[in-house]
Amino acid sequence: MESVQQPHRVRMTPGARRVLAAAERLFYERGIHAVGVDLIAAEAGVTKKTLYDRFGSKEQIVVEYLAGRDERWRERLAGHLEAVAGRGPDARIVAVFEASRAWALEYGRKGCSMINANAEIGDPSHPAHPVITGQKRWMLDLFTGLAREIEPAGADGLARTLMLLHEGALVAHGVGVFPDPFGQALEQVRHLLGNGAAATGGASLR
Amino acid sequence: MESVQQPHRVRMTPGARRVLAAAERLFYERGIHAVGVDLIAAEAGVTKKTLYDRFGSKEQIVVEYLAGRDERWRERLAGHLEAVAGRGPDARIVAVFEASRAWALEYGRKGCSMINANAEIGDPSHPAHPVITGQKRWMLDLFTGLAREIEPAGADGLARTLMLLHEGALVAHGVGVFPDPFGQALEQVRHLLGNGAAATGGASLR
DNA sequence: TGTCCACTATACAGATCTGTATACTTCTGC
DNA sequence: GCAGAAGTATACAGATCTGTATAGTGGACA
Repeated sequence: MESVQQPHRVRMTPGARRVLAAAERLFYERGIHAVGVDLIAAEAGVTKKTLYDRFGSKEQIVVEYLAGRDERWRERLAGHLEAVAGRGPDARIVAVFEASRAWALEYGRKGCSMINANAEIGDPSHPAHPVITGQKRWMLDLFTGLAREIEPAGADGLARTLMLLHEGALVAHGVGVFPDPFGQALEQVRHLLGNGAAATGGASLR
Repeated sequence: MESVQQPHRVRMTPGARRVLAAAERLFYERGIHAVGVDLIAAEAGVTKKTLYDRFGSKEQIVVEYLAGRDERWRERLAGHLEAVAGRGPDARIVAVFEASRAWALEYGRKGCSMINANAEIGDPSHPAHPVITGQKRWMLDLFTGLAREIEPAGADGLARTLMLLHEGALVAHGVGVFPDPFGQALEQVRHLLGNGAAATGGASLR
């Protein structure tokens, strides 16, 4: 479950760093297809030659964009989890949602970059596809591990419910249909955990 | 079944119908930006002149694509709700999720067209933007109306939780991180309703 | 017979896209 | 002093994009 931090496929020179920073901002704000390499190079204050010398293709910039954002998210999440170290799995599950809420307020005006990229990249053979599915799988595994500490029997079911609430809050935030969806998710999560943990794997209720 | 059928901004000649059918399939399967008007015209067996004579712009085709899909979804949903007519709000809420599950299995291999389009469009001044937000607002209003029949006090909170589970299942289905997310959502919804309805709007819990 | 109407066929304008080529500069380390 | 790495500047190839222009076809209907 430790992320295997594979080395960057890209030499991160100062120019490359500026390219990636510009690409992250532009891709997230306007979408991947809507942003061309000329614009990225111009915003980064770099020539296209430098851009292609470092990254080789636009696809690779997309991969680095998503992988980098995922990495920053995991670091951020780790900080929130450290803050409740020693406390039980309930507190850590709540901490995940609180981390997402803080992240969404700070970085997430346009929703989840992974969900958005998944919508733009129909083709599963795109090199960014594993980054996207890997990130979502990682989140599900995280929830599953925490759920197992609460009730090993129904852990998968609880984890999937948490995943639904989390993804739902991400997309609701992106569409903006009602305010503070993570607040709503948190309320529901606290309620589920307080009740002795929601629908388990089996055929529901007492 | 009678949806309010506001007049199309487009004369739906046989050629226009084929254009829209091809656009719906291609936009959903490959994404909006990834599909050009030349391809749409070719797949529809129509010249570009016909396409532009009918729709005027690609943007307008996108609007018709989303509005048409929304209309079909509402008709489908109406059918599922009629099947439980006379029964209580609980049964109708469950019926909504069952309708989404059936829809996703049939039309939804790539997730929710509204969520995907919202990810691709970025710009809120795009004419398709109101179609997207309108559809999500309509779903939230639907849940709110049903929730009000269960408990007027906490209706907004219950509706938002249902919305989170529903959007979460849509996006989980699109990413494919675990199988049958609507089944999981249904389980959780039945549990919430069976328990006397979950976290209410206010600062309810213990 | 004549007039719409939907449509075909084809060509092209003009912009933008990803990616490459050539030649030169600037800085660093040995 | 000099090699190599990183970058600038500029031009261009080749494809694809949205959208338009011109000319003609075939059927319905009065």
